[in-house]
Amino acid sequence: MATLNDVAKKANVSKMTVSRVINHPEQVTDELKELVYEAMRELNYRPNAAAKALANNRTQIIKLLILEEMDTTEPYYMFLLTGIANELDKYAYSLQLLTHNNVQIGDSDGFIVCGMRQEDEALIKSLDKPTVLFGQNDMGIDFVDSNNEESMAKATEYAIEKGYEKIVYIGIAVDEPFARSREKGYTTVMNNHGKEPCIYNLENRSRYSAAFIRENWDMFPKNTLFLCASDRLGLGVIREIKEHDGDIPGDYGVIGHDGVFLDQIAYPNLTTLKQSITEMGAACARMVLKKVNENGKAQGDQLFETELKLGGTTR
Amino acid sequence: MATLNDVAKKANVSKMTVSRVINHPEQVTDELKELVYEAMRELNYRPNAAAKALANNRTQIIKLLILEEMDTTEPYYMFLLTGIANELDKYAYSLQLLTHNNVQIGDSDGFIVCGMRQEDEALIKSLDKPTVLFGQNDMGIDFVDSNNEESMAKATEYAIEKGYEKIVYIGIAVDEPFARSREKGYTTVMNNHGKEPCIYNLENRSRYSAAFIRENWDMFPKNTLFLCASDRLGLGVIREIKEHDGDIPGDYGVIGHDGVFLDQIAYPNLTTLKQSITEMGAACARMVLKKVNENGKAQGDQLFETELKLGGTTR
DNA sequence: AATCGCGGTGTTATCGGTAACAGAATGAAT
DNA sequence: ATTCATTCTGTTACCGATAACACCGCGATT
Repeated sequence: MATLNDVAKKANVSKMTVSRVINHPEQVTDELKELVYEAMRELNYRPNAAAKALANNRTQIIKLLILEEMDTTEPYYMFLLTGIANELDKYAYSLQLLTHNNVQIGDSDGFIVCGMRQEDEALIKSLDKPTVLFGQNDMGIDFVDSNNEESMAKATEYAIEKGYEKIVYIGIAVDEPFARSREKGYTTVMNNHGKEPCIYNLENRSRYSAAFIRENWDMFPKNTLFLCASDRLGLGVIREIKEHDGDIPGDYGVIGHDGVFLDQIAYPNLTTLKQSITEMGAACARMVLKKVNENGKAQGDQLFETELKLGGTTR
Repeated sequence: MATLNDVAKKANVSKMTVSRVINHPEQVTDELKELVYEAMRELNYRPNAAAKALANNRTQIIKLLILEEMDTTEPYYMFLLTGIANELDKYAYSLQLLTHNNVQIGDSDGFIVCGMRQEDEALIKSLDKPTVLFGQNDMGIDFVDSNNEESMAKATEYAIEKGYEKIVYIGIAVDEPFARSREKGYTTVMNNHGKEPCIYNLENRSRYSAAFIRENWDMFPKNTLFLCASDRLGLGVIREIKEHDGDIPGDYGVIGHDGVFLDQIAYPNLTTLKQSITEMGAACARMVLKKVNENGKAQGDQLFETELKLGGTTR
């Protein structure tokens, strides 16, 4: 592998000049820069991350802290991971995964945290490196998330537009900002249209939403749409409507949320609000690296729109 | 952060002795070792991975190459990843993810490759670092996998034991060793019991297995069990049996394979062959690190047993 | 008693980068 | 012409670890 030194010799300059071309190009004349770029190209120079890390007193490592239990977890993490990993790669950064099983928080330049709940606040605050959350929060920590409120508002509008008379919201029974935002998006639009919100919150498992539908089937006349805060809940609803031989999407509509994997497993395919998971992962990575380079300066929030992805569960 | 030097001073020895205690403890007297361990403990010494990497001309990075397309991918990758990551962590190694979108194969000490197909052989062989596959292969590359043949044999035995008369094998239509092994496990046991194997291979998507059942419903009398090479296929089968108001598990049984996530999504929960994904991930990590330390020496294969996890789709 | 061998420890140079400082060249100001 | 400021480039030391070598003291060998 070619080193800085090799490039320097080839370009007839000192190592330092090459280093400057890479890190502070404005301090080098255009003439030399050209020579150096040329030499780098010819030698196919790739910086040595370890050396860079050592010299900068960095680790070139970002740790991803996953606070949820894996098995209760939605399958979107792989997309998040690839988004993060690919972005980090560009800056010669590595990713390290931390899960509940592996709490040992070694050294890193920064953290990305996901699956956070209120009770994890102390843990997060104890991290002594730049940190970015995946998932909205009201603790004032920089985050990346879908625009949950807007997302559900959009879906509610769509359901109304499609002529479903009754629109039932099935939320996730946790007291977290994302859940409140989704509910709020629904409520706001319902109120705007002079319709009565109808909200139930359940644990996020398909068997609970199925059981809920079963036990309350009489409450749901034809022309009802179930707006679910997750595809998982949506799956259970579909399953149980089918048990009652309900007609989807004619008499009953279902809209889920997340748009990763599960919506395609459903039959008919679930209409869902698809999140841009990979892009959000990349955004997390960019944000945490920026924060690292700016000595931990706050970066604010970044919200991504969801896409209403039509399946066979809505008219 | 405490360094080697700090530890050395505290223990009144040279850096080199401390380094030896870590890497070649047999070269140091017990007396000094004690002193050094003591000092390390007191200072909470953690080796600096970057410095180590630089001195050893290593990267302390293992790359994970995922050759499958993410969206067609089973959701078990997260478990694999955590298994790998946690194990690598123990040796101050980082993980880097490579996907189709990010083919740029930078520097690393070794590779773990998964989702490999025959046509990827050239790519694998071109990797110039110790490589381990997740997934059996007959190209002579070291691998870790479930014991696919034994797994299906076990399931077939179980189905017979439970008194299902007809046992239909629904495989994945790819010409890969893992698929052949699974089929072979089924065939062997069927033959041993003097039963006629009955095999169909489909693309690995629930809609195809559902369609298959629909189109051939007449071929499947009561008391039939469908042994599926994946939970995905199993899901489709269940769905379609329910469409025909078939009684699961009374008249029809279904067994899937993989045991990650999907089996729990199914209703009733799918009886499946659960793979020890996390453990296999750790095994991949150990194997590739061993290979790195032994200059690429072949490590052979490592097979893991699956666990027959009973759900509601078998008697 | 002088020499040899050897286990155990310290010294030096090195891995590939970077910051801080030193020094050379240029043009402007006196 | 001399001085000074400015811009650019090179030199040096260092980040934290390790391999290779040098060295020291000891018992065994002659």
